[in-house]
Amino acid sequence: MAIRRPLSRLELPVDTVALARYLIGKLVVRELPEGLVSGRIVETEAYVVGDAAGHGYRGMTPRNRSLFLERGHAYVYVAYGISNMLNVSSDEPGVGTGVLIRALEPLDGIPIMRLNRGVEPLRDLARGPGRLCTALRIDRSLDGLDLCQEGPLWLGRDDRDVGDIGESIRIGITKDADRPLRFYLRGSPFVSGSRALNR
DNA sequence: AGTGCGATTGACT
DNA sequence: GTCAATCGCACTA
Repeated sequence: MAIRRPLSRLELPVDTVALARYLIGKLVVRELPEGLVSGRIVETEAYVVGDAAGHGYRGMTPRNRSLFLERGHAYVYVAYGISNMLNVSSDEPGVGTGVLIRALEPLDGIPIMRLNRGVEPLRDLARGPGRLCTALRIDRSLDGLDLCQEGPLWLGRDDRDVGDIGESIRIGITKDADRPLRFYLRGSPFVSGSRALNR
């Protein structure tokens, strides 16, 4: 069962890799006019200091400025002109690092997610960073939002035990591609990525 | 003002 | 498994 209060910023680890692990098993909660939609985070990636694959690597720009907010804020951007991506900023103000949320296990509002996605299978509703944003109707209008506060989008807690967390290289990047900065709930059918990465 | 990308997805062999 | 669509934005000049 979900606990209806956002995570406190104070409990978020002040380290990008630690936060990426910490967020596995937590909830992304979206409040829509039709109702509440939520999912349990089953896959994340860390984009750390000095990481050539990170959007903050070359400093602040109009697009990535939310990445430089204090940890626990949303950085939403559009990839490939098509897919929205949800990140959680992960450090002190002025440091451009974050955690990409890559997949959710659908919990609340599953019929709404099906409508938003236009597909039926539960497994396909939020498996992938772009798909989860479609399912939860997350776009750039939510960029910069504080995720540790009640509102249209926030991070919550689930009372189930978190299972075994696996790690692998990150998906879809070319720079700094060999670092083990992807984390996933081992055995979850809601995780994206190939069989080889999810072993 | 022009150019060249992608932290992806869905369709197709 | 392969592959192209698609466009915001960073970068160069």
